[in-house]
Formats: sequence, C-alpha cells, structure tokens
Amino acid sequence: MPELPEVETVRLGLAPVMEGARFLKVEARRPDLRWPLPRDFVKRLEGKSVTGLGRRAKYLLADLSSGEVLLMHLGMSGSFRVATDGKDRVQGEYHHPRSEDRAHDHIVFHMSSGARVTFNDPRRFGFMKLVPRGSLDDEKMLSALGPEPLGNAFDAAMLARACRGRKTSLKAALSDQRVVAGLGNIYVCEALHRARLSPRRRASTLAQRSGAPSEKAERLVQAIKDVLHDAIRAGGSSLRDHRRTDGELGDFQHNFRVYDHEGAACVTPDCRGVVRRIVQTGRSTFFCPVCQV
DNA sequence: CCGCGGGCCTGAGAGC
DNA sequence: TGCTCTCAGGCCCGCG
Repeated sequence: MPELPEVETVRLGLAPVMEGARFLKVEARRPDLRWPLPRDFVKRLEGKSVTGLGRRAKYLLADLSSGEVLLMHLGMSGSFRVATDGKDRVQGEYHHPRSEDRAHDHIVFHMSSGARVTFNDPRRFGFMKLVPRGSLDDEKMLSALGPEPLGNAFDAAMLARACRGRKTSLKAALSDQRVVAGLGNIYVCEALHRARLSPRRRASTLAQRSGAPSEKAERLVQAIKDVLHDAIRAGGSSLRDHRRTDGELGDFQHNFRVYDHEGAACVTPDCRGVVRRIVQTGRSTFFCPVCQV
C-alpha cells in the first residue's frame, strides 16, 4: 500500500543514515522475496558505500560505489526500521509489526554510519535487486514507467496525450503506472475527488476533440500534485498501524476525503452527496456520485 | 496493442 | 473463544 508519498517519506528517513555510509555487514535472512535475491547479494553490497538514495515512482534506488544500483520496492507491506544507539525507529510501513515481532525481518544492513537498517515485509510482495548502473534503462519495471507526477514534465498536455484513445476508465488509467508513475488506489481516489471527476469517466475524455488537453485535465493534474504534496508534508498516510519516519504516525489518512469513507457526507462545499464504494478492475473505488462527474 | 483478471502472500477483521 | 472466510492491493503475466 505504500504509494509515492509513503515511499518518499521512507527515502527521507533512510537518506541521513545511508547516504555516504558503507555497508559493513549485510544479512539476507530470507532471500525469497517477491523475486529471489541473487546468491551473491551480500558480497556485492558489503564494503560498498551508498553515494545517493533516490526514488522513481514507488521504487527506491541506492547508488553504490561499485557502479551498481540497489533497487528496492516495498510491495504492499514492506517497511524499513532504523536503529541507532540501539533504539529502533520505523521508517514507514503498512502493517506495523508489534515490537517483539521480528519474524518478517528479511534483510539487515549494518551501515558505517552506526545505523542498523532492517527491511521487514510480512507479505513479501516487496523486493530488492542489484542492477549495473549502465543497464538501469533495460529494467522493464523502470523503463515502462510514465512521468513522475511531481515533475515539471507532468502536465495536462502530457496526461491528455497518455489517455487519448483509451476506452478504459479514468480510475484504471491513473492506476496504470505507464500513464503516471507512483499513484495507487488511495491517491487515485483522492485526486479524482479533488478534481471533481468521476472515476467511471472514460479516460479519453481528458482530451478535447482536437487532442488538446481539456480544462478537466488541467484540474486533474493540479489535484494529483496537490494531494501528493499534502501527503508528503504529512509524512504519508498511516493505515492500520503504518508508521512514518521517527516512529511517529504519518497522519495524512485523517485528510482522506473519500478513501474508506463509504456512507459519509461528501466534504465538497455545498455538495449534498454521500461517498459511495464501487469495484473497478477488482479494486475498491471511493467517490462522490454527486460532485464527481 | 489493449484491457482484464489471476496469482503471489499474510494479517486483520467479520461472522457464525 | 476459535474457526473459517473475505479483503487489502502493487506488480507481473497470460489470455481473449
């Protein structure tokens, strides 16, 4: 469930203890994640340092002094815990394990900064992968990604172009990482509500007949950027016991306007609508059928 | 090429 | 209280 804001929150939490630090020791306790770790995973990390920690969509990318990149994904339930001075701090996760639950601590980094960084992932949808920097472009998972929603290149014209001719719903289009990279179910629902656009609308209707972006596309792009910025500022969302940097609870979930609010009064000013839940392509969609058209 | 749906995986919560 | 069932959804892949 970590989406772009949660992954960015994790990146901000890990950067201070990983950037510029060396892997003194790496423990691969459970190598069968979403995809199995390479046999030499530990060897390729130990002794190398992290020259930078970046993010692309929901992926974390650690640049290594060896010329490789450590690609990390939290999947649905992944988290990182940082321990300094023996105190554990959670760097973002979905299902937060109770403090005594270490059964799902799959990978541990002992960094030269003195920090111990532990990757925990009960459902093992997350993964790590080592890729030579030069062949990063060959990674299908990365090369197929659409624009970063917070980047300058992502604008109404680009979104309209990506949705052009698409018969699928706007909800499905925004969930497609090739259209825009980093949104998941929650932020798609939230952005559509802020833009007052129905998730059931055909994606192709974001473009005018001429192919030019509609005013709806402008509204939607702004709504996407706004909701992501707001969520990052709040330290991400905490569903169930998800925690954020510093072990504090991220609190953006209190700002959800429709997600998980089935039956609640719509918060759009002067709207008398009630939030509904429907299922689209097997996923829950929350929206207001009155103001979202 | 496009869209849809299954599979992966575990824990939380509902219902009996 | 304890069992069973459903749901959560990011990503890949195969099918029509």
